[in-house]
Amino acid sequence: METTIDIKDDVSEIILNSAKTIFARYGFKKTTMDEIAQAARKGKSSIYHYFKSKEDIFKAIVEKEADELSAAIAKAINAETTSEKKIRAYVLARMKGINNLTNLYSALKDEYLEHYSFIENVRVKYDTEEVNTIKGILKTGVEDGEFKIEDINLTAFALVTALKGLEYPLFIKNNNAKTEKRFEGLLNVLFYGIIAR
Amino acid sequence: METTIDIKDDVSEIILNSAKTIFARYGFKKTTMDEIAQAARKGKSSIYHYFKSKEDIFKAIVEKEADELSAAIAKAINAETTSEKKIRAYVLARMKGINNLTNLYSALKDEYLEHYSFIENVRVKYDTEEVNTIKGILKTGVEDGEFKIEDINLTAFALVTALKGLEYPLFIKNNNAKTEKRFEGLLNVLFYGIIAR
DNA sequence: GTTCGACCGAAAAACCAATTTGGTCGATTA
DNA sequence: TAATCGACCAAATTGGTTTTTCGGTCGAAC
Repeated sequence: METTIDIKDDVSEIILNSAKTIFARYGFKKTTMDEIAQAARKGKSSIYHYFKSKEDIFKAIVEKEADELSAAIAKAINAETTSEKKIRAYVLARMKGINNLTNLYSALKDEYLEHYSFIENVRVKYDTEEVNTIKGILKTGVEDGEFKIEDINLTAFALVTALKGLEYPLFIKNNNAKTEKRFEGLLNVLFYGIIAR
Repeated sequence: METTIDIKDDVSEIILNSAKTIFARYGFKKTTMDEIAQAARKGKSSIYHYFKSKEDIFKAIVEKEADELSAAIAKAINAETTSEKKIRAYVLARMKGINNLTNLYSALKDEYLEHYSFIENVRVKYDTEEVNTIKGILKTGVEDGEFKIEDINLTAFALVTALKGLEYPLFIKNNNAKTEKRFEGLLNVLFYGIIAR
C-alpha cells in the first residue's frame, strides 16, 4: 500500500513538515519565512499561496498535532468498556501523547510568556475539549451507577487541571518508566479516596 | 500591651515595610533604592547597613510573608483533631492566605517571567515545606487508621500540585464566596473518591 | 493553478549619547 | 561600636536616530 506516491505529499504538507522542524528548533519568532521556504524548496512568495501568514502555518501545525492526540485518546477510550477503565485509558493516552508534543513545546516555552494570544486560544479550545471528554465519561459513569459524584462539572474541571499541573513535574522532569505506575496510584486516589473503610 | 514602642519598630522592619508598599505598587525593577530610602526616611547608603542589596530586601519581604502564611496554616491545622479535618483546615487556610499575597504577587506577575531566579528559589523551598506538611498529616492519618494510602509521598505531592494548579482558575479569577464550597466538593472527592458503593 | 522576483512598510536591531541607579567608601556623628 | 550620609563610580537603562530585517503584497510568467 505504498507503491504509489503518498497522497499526503501535498505541497501544503511539505511546507507544514518543513516548518515544524524549524519551529521546533528555533521557536516561532526566530523562524523566518525565508527559512521555511528554503526548507520546503520553494520561493518565499509561494508559501503564501498555501497559507495566509506565518501565524497560520503555526496554527495549522499545532492543530494537526492536537487533532492527532485527540484521535489517539478517543481510540484508547473507545477500546474500554467501563467508565473507570475509560478514565484510566484517557489519562494514560494523554500522558503518552503529551510526550510527543514535547519538541514543539520546549522550543516555545521561552516565547510562551510573550503575548502570542493565538497560542493561548488554541490551548483554551483544547482544554475545553478535554473537560468535555472527561465530563462525558463521568456522566455516563454516574448514569450507570458506577460513579457517585456531587458536581460533575467541577470534578471534571478539577481532574483536568490537576492532570495538567502534574504533567510538568511528573513527566517532563522525571521521564522514566515508573511514571506510569505513579499515575496509576493517583487514579486509585481519585476512584477510591484516601479514607479507610 | 501597646504602651511602649513596639519592639518591631526596628529600622530593618521600617525599611521592609516601606519597601513592601513600593514593590507592591511598582514591582521589583521599577522600584529604586532611593525611593525605598526616602520612604524609610533614610539616606540611600544607610539602607545598605541593614541589607546587602535590593534583591536581599525583596527576598526578606517574600520570606516574611511566606513565614506568616506558614504560621497561619500551622495554627489552623493544630486547632483541628482528626486528620481529615486537618487537611480541610489546611486547604482553607492556604486558600485564604494566598489571597493576601495577591498584592505583592500581582505587581510581580509581569516580571515573573524574567529570570529572577531567586523568586523561583523561594518558591521551591516553600513547595517542599508544603509537601512535608501534608505528608505529615497523611502519615498520621494512616497510622491512626483513618486513612488508607498506597504511596504517601506521591499522594502528598499530587495534592499540593493539584491545589496549586487549581489556585489560579478557581480563586484568582473567580473570587466569590462560592469558591469555598467548591473546594469542599473537591475535598470530598479526595477523601471518598468517585466510585459508587 | 503554481511559482517567483521585485518591492513596500512596519518592526526589530544596532548604535550612540545622556541619564539613572545599584552599590562602595571614607568621613562624621552619637 | 553602631548608624548615617555625601560624594563618587561603574554598569545598566533610557531616549532617540539610523539601518537592517522580515512578513507580506503584486504582477508577471509558466
